[in-house]
Amino acid sequence: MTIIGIPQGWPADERTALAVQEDLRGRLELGEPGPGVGEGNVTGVDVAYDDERDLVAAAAVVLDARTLDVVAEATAVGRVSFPYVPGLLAFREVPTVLAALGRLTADPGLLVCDGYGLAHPRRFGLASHLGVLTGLPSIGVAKNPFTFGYEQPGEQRGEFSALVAEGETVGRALRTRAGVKPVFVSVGHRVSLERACAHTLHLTPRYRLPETTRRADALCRRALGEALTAQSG
DNA sequence: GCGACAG
DNA sequence: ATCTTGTCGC
Repeated sequence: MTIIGIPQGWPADERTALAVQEDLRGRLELGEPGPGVGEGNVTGVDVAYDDERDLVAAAAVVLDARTLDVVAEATAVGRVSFPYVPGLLAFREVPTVLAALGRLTADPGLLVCDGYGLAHPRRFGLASHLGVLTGLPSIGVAKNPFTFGYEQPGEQRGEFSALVAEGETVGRALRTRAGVKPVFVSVGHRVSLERACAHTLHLTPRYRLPETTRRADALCRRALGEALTAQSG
């Protein structure tokens, strides 16, 4: 197994990361509708950590958007490239995720990330970074509301409310299962919020979280486990 | 000023 | 994210 290194020039401190983030944000494309629901491929990405051994495993799982069948999958294991700092999560996950995406043999299509896009202190979260860096349309589907405010959406699947920050709508609290805690959807790159939510509903025929992130989550945990076994025990 | 804060 | 048993339910 190969453990990928941290890329040359990758930010090592908060100040540099903030500057890089601001630069990437200048390349963000908003307002485009993005691919239609059920069209082409849709790819879930996620990572798992072992802080003890300073390892991070990433997984990318490509699904046929129409059938939700797995079309391709890839993993990568790397060194943790940045400490966890709220607002700078992307700098911790991006290098290894890009390595996994690079190993895919199928067109990723739309990227579905475990975290935020526009719903971010500086309106540029993990999904935005991955979208801009790959050029792919991307959305963020998070499990928690972070620091944002929202009204409880209606109890039925498909109902939603605005995620608000500084009086501005940055995403939606979307109910994917009746009576279950909503997920928090925001735009990453080249996809409208309306369509991001439609994709999310299409990807949640059975569970609260999208099939993409469920599959990527399971795969990156498995990859991390295998990496630890391979390392020693 | 201090704490909380996606994963 | 991760530390973690049993348990309820499909």
